[in-house]
Amino acid sequence: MSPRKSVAETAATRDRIIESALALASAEGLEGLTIGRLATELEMSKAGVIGHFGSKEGLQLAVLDAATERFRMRVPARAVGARPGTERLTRAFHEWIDYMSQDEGHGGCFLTSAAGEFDGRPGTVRDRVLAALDAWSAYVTAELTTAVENRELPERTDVEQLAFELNGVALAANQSIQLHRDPQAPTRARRAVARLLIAP
Amino acid sequence: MSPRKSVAETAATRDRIIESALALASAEGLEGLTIGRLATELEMSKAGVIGHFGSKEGLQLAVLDAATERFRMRVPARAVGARPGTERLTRAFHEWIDYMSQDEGHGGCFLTSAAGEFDGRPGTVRDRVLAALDAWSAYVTAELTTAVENRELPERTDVEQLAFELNGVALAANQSIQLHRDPQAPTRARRAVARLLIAP
DNA sequence: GCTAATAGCGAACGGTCGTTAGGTTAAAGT
DNA sequence: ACTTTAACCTAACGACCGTTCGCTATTAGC
Repeated sequence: MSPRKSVAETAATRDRIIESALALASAEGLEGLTIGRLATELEMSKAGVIGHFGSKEGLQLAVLDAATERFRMRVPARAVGARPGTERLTRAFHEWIDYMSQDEGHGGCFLTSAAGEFDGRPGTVRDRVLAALDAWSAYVTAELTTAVENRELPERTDVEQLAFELNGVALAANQSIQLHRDPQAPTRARRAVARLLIAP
Repeated sequence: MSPRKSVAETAATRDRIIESALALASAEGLEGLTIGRLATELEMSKAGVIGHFGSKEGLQLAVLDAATERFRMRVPARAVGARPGTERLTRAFHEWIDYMSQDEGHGGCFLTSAAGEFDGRPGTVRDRVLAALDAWSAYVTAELTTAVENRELPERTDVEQLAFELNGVALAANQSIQLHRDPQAPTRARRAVARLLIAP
């Protein structure tokens, strides 16, 4: 029917699969993602889809990596222009909140949802989710430490505690957006971040 | 093989199924819960299991209701002894944190995980999850309002905002416990609650 | 004691799952 | 021009899914 693809187009097919898979997994979860439905949506055979990833787990990992990369490009990468410390962190969280708010096919943060889905299922997928979250957590902690050093936050600040609470704000925003569809969620989240990062 | 059960024992069987299902669904999610595995674990036939609920969705709803009831008995019911306002709320959140921490077969809060699982899947299950969360949210808001009336919190307090942030603390605790297995999570969560509920 | 109701079983149903084997076709390498 | 590689296909695999259909055995009501 359609002509064969060149090697250059092959990577494009892979990307096309991942994009579709990302959308599907956003709605149904990473485990609910199904090769058959993916193939139907892409008008390909199941074998043609899975051939690019070897197995379903390979597909899940590829989707996860794509989502992680997307998060990185969307959140911390957009905050590099801001001054290190509370300013950069505030910017990063605002970007994250905006990212969760926009409805580009899905709603909420893919990584956050995947974390909730695989928290009780040992395996490679869970490990990869954890690694992504740890990287983000390290980023937040580092910026908070810088903020303390710059006297933007009190010297006695418990950095780990503050990171914990900031994470809570993001989780609350994610739930408010995805489950409750509350249009005020972004405003609330931004206000909460400000309360945490602006010394009283 | 085994003798038939009386009507009184019938309800016991139902409870036994739900208990097993609750454990299974805690590990695999409400959708990952499977009639076949449930039957194997209970040493029953699939038909014998599903007969009590009519369909898988019926089973999911029953499990959800059981989890909701368990939450109610475990969290707000244990806080009735405390004085309305910040005291009762603090007690309730401490109970919730303890509830999430204990490893009675699972870890974390079942309702919270179910909320994350069904946030993007319209249907009866999602509606029931939302109703349970709304009831809890109303409880928190009511106690916060009482606290403001009692001058335990500043008059200008944004009650909805505070409820949002408290919810975030609980979500962070749930993630820290289930995903990261951080033993410090309960301490962090209690400290965060105190920072929010004790006026500066 | 007889009848009706019901808990639970065994077996099968049509579907879908993830995966594999083999074939076809186009491009790449030589 | 011939061979190799690789993308993608069709077809089938065994396993499991949720659900349904009788059937048996027990209990409850009369």
